[in-house]
Amino acid sequence: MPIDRRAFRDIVLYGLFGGVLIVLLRLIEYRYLVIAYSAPVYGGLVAAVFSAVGIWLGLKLTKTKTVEKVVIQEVRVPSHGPFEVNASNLARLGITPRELEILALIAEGLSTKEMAARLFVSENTVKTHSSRLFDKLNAKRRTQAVQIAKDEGLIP
Amino acid sequence: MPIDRRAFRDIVLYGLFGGVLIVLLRLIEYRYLVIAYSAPVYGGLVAAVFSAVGIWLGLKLTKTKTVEKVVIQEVRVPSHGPFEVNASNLARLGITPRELEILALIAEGLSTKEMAARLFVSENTVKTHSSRLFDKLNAKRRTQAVQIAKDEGLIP
DNA sequence: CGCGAAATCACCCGAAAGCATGACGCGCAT
DNA sequence: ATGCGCGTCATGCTTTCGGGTGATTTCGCG
Repeated sequence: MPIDRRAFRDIVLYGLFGGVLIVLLRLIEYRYLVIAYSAPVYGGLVAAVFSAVGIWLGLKLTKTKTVEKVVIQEVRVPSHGPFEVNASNLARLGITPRELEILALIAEGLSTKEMAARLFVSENTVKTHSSRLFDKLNAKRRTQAVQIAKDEGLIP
Repeated sequence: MPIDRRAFRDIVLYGLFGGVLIVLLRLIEYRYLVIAYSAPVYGGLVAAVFSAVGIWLGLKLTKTKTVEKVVIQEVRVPSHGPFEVNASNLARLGITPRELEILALIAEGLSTKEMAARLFVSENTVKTHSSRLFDKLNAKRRTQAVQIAKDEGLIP
């Protein structure tokens, strides 16, 4: 729980304010109202004032923290949108860039022929890529590969 | 910003402690150390003590709030999980409950044979269901059906 | 009661997908 | 320069998918 500059400033001001207040009360007591009121009354007064300031300080600190938290939340939500492949899982499974490309196209619902056309390669090439992909993902079907890849964070 | 019972108790204790401290200082000053030290020194002492307590109070309140916030964040993430089918899209496409079931199994990567085994029906039945499903989803392949169904909010 | 929607099952057939295997070229690091 | 990873392509073969068509049963609704 780090104390930032603003909180520090508030605390210093709080202390100075308290000192000034005490001095003020002393002066008043000594010069104009000697023996007029008992010490406990002054003590209670000072305590009340400080309690008020303490509450204010506490709330202020709390409010500041809350704002920071909210900001963090706001930042987090959009970070959920843009998708990023899980590079570590990708490396762990030994999936090559081309295979990942095939995987994405499979997830989009394209057929072997369509993928071949889009990537300007032969259907056989697409087939070998997907075969190796299934091996690495330990999948037996396209649909299963998609499901597993989703779990592994390889596709959105 | 509600103040709970514990915070209220802390504040009261804080006030009482302040009062006692002030009274104590007064007594010391009046009885044993009269004029020994100037008023500002006592003021500073009291201010310092109260500052410390104020900081403690503030941090305590802050800590409580922080915990609440963290809990809220933790709760939010899993709240993204519970999935609900888009009933309107389901009705619009005229997809029957059984077909939706098949759709879910397809998305899980099961083969026709596996689906038949799990649902205790013949493979042919699964095939007819999926055929009708593809018609309604305007899909030509399982993978495409999954992709479309995801867009329509029929599956997570 | 009859009608229609939903679910079930069957058979056939062509297309697509998947498996196994081998091969070639390219770049990169040992 | 030799081996290795990657991408590319091919051939043959088996399995799975998907389309088409038809049939039966069950159930609710008018």
